[in-house]
Amino acid sequence: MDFPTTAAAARLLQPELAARVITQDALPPIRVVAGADASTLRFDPTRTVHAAMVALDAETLTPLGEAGATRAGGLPYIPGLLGFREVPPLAEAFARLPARPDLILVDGHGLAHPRGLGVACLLGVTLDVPTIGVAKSLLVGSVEGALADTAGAEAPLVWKDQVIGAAMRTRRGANPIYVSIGHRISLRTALAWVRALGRGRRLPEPTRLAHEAATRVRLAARPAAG
DNA sequence: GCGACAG
DNA sequence: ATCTTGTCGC
Repeated sequence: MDFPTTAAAARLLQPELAARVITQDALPPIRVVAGADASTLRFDPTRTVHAAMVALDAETLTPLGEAGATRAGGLPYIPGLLGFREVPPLAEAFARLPARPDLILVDGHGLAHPRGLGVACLLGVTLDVPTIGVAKSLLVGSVEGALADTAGAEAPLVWKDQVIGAAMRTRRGANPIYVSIGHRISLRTALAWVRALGRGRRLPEPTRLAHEAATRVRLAARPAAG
């Protein structure tokens, strides 16, 4: 798939891409999971994005390998269009990954997006791989009811009378993370996997490691300025 | 028109 | 997203 070069083109493409998202379980046995994230410079006129994916054993969470990719000249950060900025380099990193993941946890939202096409959805339909969106803050919607300050607590994330995801407190005393469907998975199954891939820290292991890997990719690409 | 706004 | 030491709390 070729990606749009302008924000206007990206917006025009969103409806048909969103229509391709599969919101039910259509996954293989999960043996290898991966985390996906990107790192950028705070102010960067060249709009360079450093992406990384880390593969790990789904059961032991042992890292199996990682890959990175850097791309300049894409879209700037625009709320709602994040996927079009990060997926191109992420797809490149995916192609270089030494192990093929059966499921990918993406840093950012999936279906919890104004047009149902968060970065996790776009990566999923692009690669045709099951994905889950794991975000650290809200883009749209609000948490229904109270979220207990207990590890494991969950509450529905609702927007326009629709459940678009869930807030999950992965650690007592920490802000929740927001889980939503990316592609080829149900919300229930997604929540079960995020829980299973946690290590007592706020972020699940795949996403946490991917964040560190993406930072390393950025520093390695540009040691002087970052 | 105004405010909100993943990373 | 990134810039950063010390500090508060379990």
